[in-house]
Amino acid sequence: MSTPRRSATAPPDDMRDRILTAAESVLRRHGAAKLTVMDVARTLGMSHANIYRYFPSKTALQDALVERWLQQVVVPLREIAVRPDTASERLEAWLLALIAVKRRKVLNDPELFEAYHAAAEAAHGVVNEYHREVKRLLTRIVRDGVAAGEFPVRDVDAAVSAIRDATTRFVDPHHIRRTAGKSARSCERDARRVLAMLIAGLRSGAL
Amino acid sequence: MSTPRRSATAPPDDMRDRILTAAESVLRRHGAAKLTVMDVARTLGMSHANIYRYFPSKTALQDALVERWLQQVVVPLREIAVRPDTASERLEAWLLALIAVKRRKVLNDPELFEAYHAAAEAAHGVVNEYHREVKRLLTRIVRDGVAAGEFPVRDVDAAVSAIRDATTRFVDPHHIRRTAGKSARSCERDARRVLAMLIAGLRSGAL
DNA sequence: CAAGTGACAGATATTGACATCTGTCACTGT
DNA sequence: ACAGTGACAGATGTCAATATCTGTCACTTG
Repeated sequence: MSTPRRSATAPPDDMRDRILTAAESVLRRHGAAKLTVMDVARTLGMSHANIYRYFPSKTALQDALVERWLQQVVVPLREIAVRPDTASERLEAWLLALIAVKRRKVLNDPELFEAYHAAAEAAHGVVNEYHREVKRLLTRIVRDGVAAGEFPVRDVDAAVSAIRDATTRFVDPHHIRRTAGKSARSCERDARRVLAMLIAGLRSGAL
Repeated sequence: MSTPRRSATAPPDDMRDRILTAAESVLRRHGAAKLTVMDVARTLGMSHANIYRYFPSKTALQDALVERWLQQVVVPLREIAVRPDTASERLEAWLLALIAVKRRKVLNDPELFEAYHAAAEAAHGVVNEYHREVKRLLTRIVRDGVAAGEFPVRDVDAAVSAIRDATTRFVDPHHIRRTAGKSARSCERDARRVLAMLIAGLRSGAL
C-alpha cells in the first residue's frame, strides 16, 4: 500500500525520471551549452519526438532538472529551521549551512550549476519557488526569535530582507564563482563575521 | 600662472584628454563592444597610428577611460570620510553615498559602466586601485569610531571586510543591473536596513 | 625633433552557406 | 487507447572565408 498511484506494478511517471537521469548524465558529460533533446533521446535509445510526450519543451525539462538540484539544497535547511535551539543559534547554523551547501554544489556540480544559473537569469518559476521557500524558512527562524524576545525587532519582513541582502555576497551564484579560488575555511570565516554583526544587530533591535 | 607645465600656450597633455573625450563619445555612440581605436582616430580626423603615440595600447586607453569614471565615484566619498561627525553618522552617509553614486552612474552612463565592468572582470590595475582607495576610506571611518570608543571592535580589518561583504549586494555592478527596475527610493530603503543592522552590530562590539 | 602618416603582419570580428536542433504532426504497432 | 516513430518547417548553431582591427615601423612634414 505504498504510493499506489496508477496501477500496482507500473510506476507513476517512471519515464520522466529516466529522462531526467539521462539528461543529467548528458549534462555532466557535454556541459550545459550542449545539452540537446536529441542527445538525451539517443542515450535512452528512443526518438527525440518521444521526449515531448513527457516534457512540453526543452525548457520544461531543464527546469525539472534544476528543481531536483535545488531540492538537495533546500532539504537540509528545513531540518535546521525547526531545531529546538535558540533563534540566534539556528540562524547562524542555517545561514552557514546555506552558504556551505551552495558552495559545495557549485564546486562539485559545475555543469548542473551552470543550468541553474541559466534558469536563474531567465527568471524561471522553479527558481522563484526556491527563493520563496528559502525566505519562508528564514522568516520562521526570525519570527521565533521575536516571539521568544530574543530579537526585539518590530518589522520581521524588513529584518529578513536585510539578512538576505547582507548575505547575498555568499549565496549568489555569481559571487560564489569569483571566490572559487578561496579556501572553504576563509569563506566561512568571512561569512561568520557578517553573521556575527547581523545577529548582534538583531539582538539590539536595530529594525 | 595657472598650471604652467610645459610652455605658456601649449597644454601639457592636451592630446591625451582630447583622445579620451573622443573615445568616450565613440563609446557612448556605439557601445563598449564596438569601441575601436580606428573609430576614435576617425573622430579626431587623424590616423589610428597616431593614437599609439599617446597610449601604448587600446587596453591602456580603456583603462584611462575607466579611471576617469571611477574618480567621479570616489571624489565625493573622500569628503564624507573626513567630516567632523560621529563615525556612525559618517559610516551611514558614506555607504549611502557610495551606493547612490554607483547606482546613478550605472543608470546614466550604461556604456561607460559596461567598460568599467569589463575592466573589473579582467582585473585590471585601475579597478584594483579603486578598490584599495574605497577600502582605505572605509577603514578610516571605522578606525575613528574605534578610537572614539564608539565601536568597541577589536579587529578593524575584520569589521571593514564584513561591512564590504554585507553591502556588496548594493555596490556590485552585477547586482545593480538586476535592480535597475526598482526605484531609487526602495533601493535606499533596503540599504538603510542593512546599514542599521551593521551599525548596531559595530556598536555592540560584535567583532 | 615632435607630430603625424601609410603600409603592413598577425590577431580578432563578421558573414553567409551549411548542419543541427526544436517542436509538431500524421502515422505505426500493440 | 497509448507508447513510440519518421519526416518536416523554422529556429539556432557551426565553421571557414573574408573583412576589419591592433600594434609596429620606416617614413614625411612643418
